[in-house]
Amino acid sequence: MSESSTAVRNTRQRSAVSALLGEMEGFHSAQDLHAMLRQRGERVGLTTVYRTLQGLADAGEIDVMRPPGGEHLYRRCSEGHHHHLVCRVCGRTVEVAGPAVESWAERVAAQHGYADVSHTLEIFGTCPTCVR
Amino acid sequence: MSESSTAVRNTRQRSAVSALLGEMEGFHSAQDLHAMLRQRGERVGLTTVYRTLQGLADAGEIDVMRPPGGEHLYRRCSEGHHHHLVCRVCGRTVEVAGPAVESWAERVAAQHGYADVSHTLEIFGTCPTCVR
DNA sequence: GCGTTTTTGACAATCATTATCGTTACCACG
DNA sequence: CGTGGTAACGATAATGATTGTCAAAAACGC
Repeated sequence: MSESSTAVRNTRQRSAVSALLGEMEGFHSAQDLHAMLRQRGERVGLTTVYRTLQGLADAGEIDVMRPPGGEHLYRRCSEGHHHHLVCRVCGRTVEVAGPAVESWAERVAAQHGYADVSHTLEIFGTCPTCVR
Repeated sequence: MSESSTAVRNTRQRSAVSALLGEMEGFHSAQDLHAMLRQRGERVGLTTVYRTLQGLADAGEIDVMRPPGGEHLYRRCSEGHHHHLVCRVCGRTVEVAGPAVESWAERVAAQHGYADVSHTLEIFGTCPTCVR
């Protein structure tokens, strides 16, 4: 144990999860994704799906949303930082970018001496269709 | 049933929770608050604490934060809409107002035709003390 | 191939929150 | 000042997503 080799290994399961996310539109829960993988015949454990999603989220490759309902939703997202505008009725989601918000958050945090800043922002509303 | 009697009754328990929140600084979980009430000798059920907090939150009288840890935290907040800058190490919290963000969110939502807009925003960072 | 180390995965455990439902107590009205 | 209807309470059980466990399997460097 001389070196702390943080060797991340390439496994079939990891590829499967990653590939699935690449094909999916919209947000899905870990359990959803797990069910889809099984339907495809991929043999992946639920535990592994959770672990993989966490890893991808930490690496910034996927997006996590935590709706008030309580279930975590994952989605492969476009590169860079952005936020979501979610319909509270049908769940339709729009990706929105807010450079102004980013810099505002940075500035506010800096004013209070906070470092290493991140933030989460979700906008909820009723979409045109559901508004009728 | 001529009237929609949304009669909210005044109960000892509701007052107790409300009063406790009035004296507390910072965020506390429902279970925390419940434990404190018991220490004071107030006899309030955990279920009731949850219900009361939900009610107060719906009424906008208290503030709910959902940290990644998963536990909901409640706090009596100043009137009006605001957000929080939270130290991810020690939990120290600063209330921040962002009128620009409010209007930005409204505008973005309107552009996509979304109505009845609300949003959640939390800023995380490491506070000056913990940065050291 | 071989050994080492990560990763997997079935299952159990955790734990905050919610549902249940009989009981209690608030409050308007007479 | 009673009383009836109804909202609120509260002990307990249920829920359900997520995390821990640990033996077995798979990757990768050599």
